[in-house]
Amino acid sequence: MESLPGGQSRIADVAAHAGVGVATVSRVLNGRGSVSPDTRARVLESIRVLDYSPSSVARNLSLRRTLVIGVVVPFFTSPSSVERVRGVVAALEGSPYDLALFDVESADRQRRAFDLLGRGDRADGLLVVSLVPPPEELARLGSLPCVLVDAPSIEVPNVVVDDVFGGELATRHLLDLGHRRIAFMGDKPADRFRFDSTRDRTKGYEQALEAVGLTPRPEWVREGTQNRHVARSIAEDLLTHGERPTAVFAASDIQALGVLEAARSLGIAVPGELSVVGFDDIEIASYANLTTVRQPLFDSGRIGAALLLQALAGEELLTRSRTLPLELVVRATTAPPG
Amino acid sequence: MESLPGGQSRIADVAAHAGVGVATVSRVLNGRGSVSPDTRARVLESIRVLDYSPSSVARNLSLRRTLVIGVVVPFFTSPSSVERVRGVVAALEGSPYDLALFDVESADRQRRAFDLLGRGDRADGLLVVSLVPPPEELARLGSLPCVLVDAPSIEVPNVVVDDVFGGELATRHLLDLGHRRIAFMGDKPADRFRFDSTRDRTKGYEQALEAVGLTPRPEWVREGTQNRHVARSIAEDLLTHGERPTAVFAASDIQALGVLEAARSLGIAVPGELSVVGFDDIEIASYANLTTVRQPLFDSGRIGAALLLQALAGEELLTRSRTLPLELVVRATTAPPG
DNA sequence: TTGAAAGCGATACCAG
DNA sequence: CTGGTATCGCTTTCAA
Repeated sequence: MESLPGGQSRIADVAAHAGVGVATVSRVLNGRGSVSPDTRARVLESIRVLDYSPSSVARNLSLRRTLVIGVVVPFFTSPSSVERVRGVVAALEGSPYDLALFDVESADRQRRAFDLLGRGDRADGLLVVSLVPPPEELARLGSLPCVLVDAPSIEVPNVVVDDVFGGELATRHLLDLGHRRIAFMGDKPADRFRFDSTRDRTKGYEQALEAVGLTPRPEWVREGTQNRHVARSIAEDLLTHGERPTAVFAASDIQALGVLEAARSLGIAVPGELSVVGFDDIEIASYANLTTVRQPLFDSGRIGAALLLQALAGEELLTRSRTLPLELVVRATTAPPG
Repeated sequence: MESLPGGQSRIADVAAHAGVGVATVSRVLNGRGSVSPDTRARVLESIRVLDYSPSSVARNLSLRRTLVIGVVVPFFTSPSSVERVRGVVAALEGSPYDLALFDVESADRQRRAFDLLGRGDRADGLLVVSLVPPPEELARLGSLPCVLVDAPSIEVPNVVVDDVFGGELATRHLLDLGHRRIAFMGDKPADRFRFDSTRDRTKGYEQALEAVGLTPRPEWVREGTQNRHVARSIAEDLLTHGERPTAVFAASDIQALGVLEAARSLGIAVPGELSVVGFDDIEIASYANLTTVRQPLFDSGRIGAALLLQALAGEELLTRSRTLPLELVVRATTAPPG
């Protein structure tokens, strides 16, 4: 017998042991075709005895599928991506699919990931998080099912939030409190293909201001990165040069924390002298008592993965684009202007 | 020609197109064996024309390897696991290996993951993070190369820190500042197989106290979970019942944040009336100005992955266990007792 | 209900 | 140098 310690047993071993053909073993394994109860029992017994379990690689080659879902994500960037991936993991639980993680910090890594995955035999489906794949990469994907999480698209199914609305939500909250000198801190125009949610949030900010007859002041619209320290130094500049705003709306919680740090270091009281609103509602936000616009990070991943599973199951996706709700969470960093 | 849109081209297509045998194509593909410059050029041209790229599944079956590394990690638990995974991702960059992520919140999920991976044909190697696989699961792994990150073992290569020393480091810092009433907040005895770093940190805490002739007081040694809110309520209890400690050493930054929250809500000044030390030095720690014991989270993943790659390359691992350094980072949450 | 045999798409040995 | 062919382990016709 080949199946002694060291050598995994193969389907042929089981067949031999049970005195049947491999086809029969395959049938009981997959529940397809019919097998007499008697034979089935014998096969199952052999499987047990030989401690057999099928090779997924061989099965994949034969079935032409991999049973893995590729997740492409700028992993390092932010806590919010991680939270989204968590949602994906949760959705995949119970499905037969494994998750292969592709981090794509650089445009180069991104190209490589799409190269690899595009071939369609590393993964059966693709989940792209917070990234807008350029058309040519999308094209290379061929018929590989793909869903975008936190990135819009007219061709590819996606799950998003209404960032314009989110920007309005935050800004209106500050306006309602009586603020009129409201600054905005967003990201730089996205590096290559990262999804640029900032632009829409800026638009929401501007619309809200204009709705009450205010004109956005360029010197109060700043661009940083999703990095607390960068945000902090930009905020320090913002708060010490020119007329000081009474409130800041930051395009992410991370940046909002940077603003809070800046205020702290400058001895500016929050929310007494300065109100701050963030975006995302990541875990730390509640620790910092940050007023913020909550978006369903975990759910975005969960729903994206569910859509992909649906597509993988051959179902037609009725909803090409799913928009998740936003919600203002008022905590302790906003108050009427001093 | 078969290679028109829709059908991927196979090695046989390339061979036919170039007028050579498949073996030759395989040779130029893998750089093994020798091929005349002329033939090589023709083959490469055909590859280009047909936009061919090899099927990794087929290759895997043939080579009997998957080119994926399985990472088993209690992903949801804490930011520190995430940071470790980041290190792994970084180390895998440039290697031919992909990363398959297996989250194992429940013991059930864990069993499933080891079942799947143990077969040895979902992954070529295993990285287990912050988990001590029970012996029987380890046994099932057979000859699958495996490295433990943040978990000790005498059988399996692993990368760890000296938690006892870490506990001492934190506690000695408080003692040096003049504190004598020092409390400790750790985790519950680990659920099933999660690695229990708390126990060692507690030991370090106790040793440091005893070294200066103090006896640890049971009512000042509390157990919570890696959850800020739980830690907070435990801390509130700790700080309002019985004699109040002048300092708290928490077994993780997350828990330290919970303690800070509790102090804040009780109107206890930090570090004026209460000093707090954490453990890990996760990103938020610097925001909160938390004094903490820094451990190389990212590097633990990076080094663990490097060890695994080494093993995968057939090199003998000289160091079975690699201990990473700890460092006290003094920030603003510790001061001499009021 | 069952078994033999033809793929799936590579790699690598063995001749030539 | 190069081509034919067995092999990897499973699924799935096609006959019996």
